[in-house]
Amino acid sequence: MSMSPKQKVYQGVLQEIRKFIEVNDLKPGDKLPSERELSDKLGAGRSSIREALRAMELIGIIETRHGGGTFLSKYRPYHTVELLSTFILSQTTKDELLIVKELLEKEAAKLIFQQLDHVKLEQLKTIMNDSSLTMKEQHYSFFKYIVELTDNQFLARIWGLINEYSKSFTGHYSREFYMKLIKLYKTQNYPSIEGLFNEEKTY
Amino acid sequence: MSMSPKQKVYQGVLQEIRKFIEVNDLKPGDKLPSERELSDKLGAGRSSIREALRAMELIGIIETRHGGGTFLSKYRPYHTVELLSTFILSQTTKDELLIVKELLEKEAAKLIFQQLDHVKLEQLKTIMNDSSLTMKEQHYSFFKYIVELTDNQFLARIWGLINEYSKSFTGHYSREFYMKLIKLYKTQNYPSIEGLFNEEKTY
DNA sequence: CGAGTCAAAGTGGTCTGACCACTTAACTAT
DNA sequence: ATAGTTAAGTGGTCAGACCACTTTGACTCG
Repeated sequence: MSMSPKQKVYQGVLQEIRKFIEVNDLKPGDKLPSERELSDKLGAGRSSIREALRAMELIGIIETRHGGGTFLSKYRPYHTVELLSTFILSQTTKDELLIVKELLEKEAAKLIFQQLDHVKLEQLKTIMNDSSLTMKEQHYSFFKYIVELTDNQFLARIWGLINEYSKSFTGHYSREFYMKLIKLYKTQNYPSIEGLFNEEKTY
Repeated sequence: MSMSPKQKVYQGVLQEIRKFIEVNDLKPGDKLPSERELSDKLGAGRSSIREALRAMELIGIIETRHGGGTFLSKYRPYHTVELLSTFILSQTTKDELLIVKELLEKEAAKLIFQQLDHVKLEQLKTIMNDSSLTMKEQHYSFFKYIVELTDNQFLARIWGLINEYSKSFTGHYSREFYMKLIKLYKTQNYPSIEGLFNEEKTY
């Protein structure tokens, strides 16, 4: 008649640690009790404590320093994305990957539309006029700049991971494409951006 | 003579398991070796094996059955991420996650445009007519179906992970939105999909 | 012969205790 | 006071022991 589901110990520990952080109002940089102390206070084995801490570390809530202790850290969800990526990137086809990469670039290009000013547009032009770069490198630099401008670390991390993995088979658009995009930015023609991407083929 | 940096054991185990999955071409549903066997073959303590498995479980790669074994899983909504991501998530991070989530949903909706047939459209309608679901749940089911139809593992996984993170604060569109989208599918009106998403607000 | 029963083996879940590696802080010697 | 050394604290890892649960297969019993 135990209505309580067979919850694992480490999940209970997770709850307790969370409560501890809230009660003591710990902020990033603050230190958590040691594993042994937690084990003692929470009445759980140290291995269970560690499983809970490991989960928190992977999610990016805490940071452990060997010999130092465990500390609250600034929240970075993309840690989990990285872990996930190591498993699925290798079993993902090139086509699937490139589809996601291109849609991220397209959406990033649209996200930054409103904040673009003269200086930033010039920066984009400069990249495309840098004859020391190959087309591939220009493409990378061009969109790296755009993705960073979105000020969305999460999006940037995913795009970066895909890039690292697909470095060998990733392509680029036609030279005119980039110039057209800059022109659309200049003329404040937001609706046409979508079409520009859709009509473009990668090389 | 591996000059490899002080990498933790469980991280090496993760690599090995990943390789094992690749070499043996394991698919969702297949069974992984037991913890003791892995400990033996990889020359690592069982606790380290467990830390690696726990990490994989956290991101939904595997599923463990007490007394049964460890299995590769397809989609394994796991509550740990949700549990931990709710109380320390900054508004900035929440916003970033939602932006990426929504753009993935939009692009997924466009990717499946060509392959939609009567049966699939009916399925989408059925979801929206299921009055036993809340709007939030309808939204989730609606786009879960769409994302799966893209047949893009990578996209599906990322979307699934973001969902775990944002489950507590994610929203939905207006009821008319979903019906309008279905109508656009029916009338083969691809160009208007983009606009439909852009004009919509989340609740 | 077939179906149901049940004991044994296998597997994940957890705890304990022991080392090791590294960091920090206190202490000493100069 | 400063630098160097030492001891204590802490995370990292391993081994072994139980426990709880599932699966398997041999063994009944009909």
